[in-house]
Amino acid sequence: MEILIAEDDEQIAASLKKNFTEDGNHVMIAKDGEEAINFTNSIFFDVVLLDWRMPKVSGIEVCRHIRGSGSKVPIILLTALSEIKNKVEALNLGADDYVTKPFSIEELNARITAVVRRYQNNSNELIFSDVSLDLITRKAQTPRGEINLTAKEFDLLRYFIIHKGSIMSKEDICKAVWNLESVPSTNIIEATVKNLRKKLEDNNCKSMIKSIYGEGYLFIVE
Amino acid sequence: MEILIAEDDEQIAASLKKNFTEDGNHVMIAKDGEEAINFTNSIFFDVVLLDWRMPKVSGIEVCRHIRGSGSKVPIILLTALSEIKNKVEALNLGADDYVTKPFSIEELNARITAVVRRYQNNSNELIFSDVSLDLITRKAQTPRGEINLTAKEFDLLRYFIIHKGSIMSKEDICKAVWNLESVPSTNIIEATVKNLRKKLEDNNCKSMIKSIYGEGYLFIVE
DNA sequence: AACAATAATGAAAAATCGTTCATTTTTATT
DNA sequence: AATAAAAATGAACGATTTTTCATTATTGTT
Repeated sequence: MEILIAEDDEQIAASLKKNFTEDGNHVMIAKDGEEAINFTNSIFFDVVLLDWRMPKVSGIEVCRHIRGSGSKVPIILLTALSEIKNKVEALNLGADDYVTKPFSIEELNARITAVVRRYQNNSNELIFSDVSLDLITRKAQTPRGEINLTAKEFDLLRYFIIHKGSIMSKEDICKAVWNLESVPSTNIIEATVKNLRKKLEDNNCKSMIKSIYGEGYLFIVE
Repeated sequence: MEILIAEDDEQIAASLKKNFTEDGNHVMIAKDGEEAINFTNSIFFDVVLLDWRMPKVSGIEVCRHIRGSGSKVPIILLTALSEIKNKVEALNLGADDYVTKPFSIEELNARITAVVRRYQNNSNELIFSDVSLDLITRKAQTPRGEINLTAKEFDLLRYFIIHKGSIMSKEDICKAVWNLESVPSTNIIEATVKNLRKKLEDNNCKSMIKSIYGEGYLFIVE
């Protein structure tokens, strides 16, 4: 997990960084609000911790900036301010949570876990290997460009990604993607798999759709 | 907004109910955890407030039950317990937030607003009037049944709902829905609006698409 | 009221998609 | 190796969607 800590108190920042890196996370420190804005403008983070009071630009202003840019990255404000109106202001400006200093590291960890979990559970994106599906706009994207999929091909690829790593029977696929109770005598699945394979191959994707004789398909990357 | 308050202290419950109904919300009270579970099993709520300590079933158990059933309804735990491990437990079990008693009504309101706003911003559903769009399966549903929309019609209706209440120019619509930089000489927007209007009318929906002469369209319900 | 611009309408042409069909290839079993 | 079943393949057919086109209706201005 990529964590941004915007905190001018070097001791607090270092302590937090130590804690998070011990858990296998990658941490960047911004020493003031301006630097935090610069980082969030160009670097991806899983969560952003903002100290309310900082030089140059306050944490709440950074929060306003992040939300104004359209980003939904989870934001937690760290604050010594205990007045209700500050808390209300933070939440109204789009912060996901705030923690009052002094705080325990366990509580902060739990709140980070909670906001990140919520964010991920509601993602409208599916990613497998280097293929990314936007579930709303129904676009499939790779670093090499967009894969132009029909509605049925998109549905099939989505089903494959969701069930990656386990064998999908043709009955299951037919029910889920075609909404049919049984497999028709014509080979609609094979024809659509063929079309999908062709489009993935034309985009130079790795081979991911494996036929399992007599059982169905396995979606896996070699 | 539909609010469920699970609280055995009748005074607290009544006070909260009074506050929320003054803001135009609809409130149901469950006097214990068992009743709360029954309600959430059969009634839709926008947010659920759970007192941690309650007869029969505790608030944390209700939370476990709700999350176990797959529901993502926002949950806030109300607790007199101030130990960190309780807070951590609540967040880990899927509560969206917790508030320590005694709390101010302003803070509670702000937290409710924040969790509900987050939930709605990440919802894969758009609702306007009695029309509901599932953004993943791309189905449009009303109490009278499903509206059978083509891909382009769905995209147009989605755009209308997102921009409801303000005038959408044909240039904006063309760019957003057709991904064209300028409006073509043929009347593709008018033709698609016609088809969409027909389908909404066939479903007995209220008239929602208003033409604004020389400007574009306004999506509003009369 | 006259006129021009804009929007709505319905039919059909063009484009696209999904399925069917026939054949070839592959897999598994004996 | 022979056989049968399953899967892949490519072309074309049928279905659906989108756009075009021509006309009618509506709106706004003078």
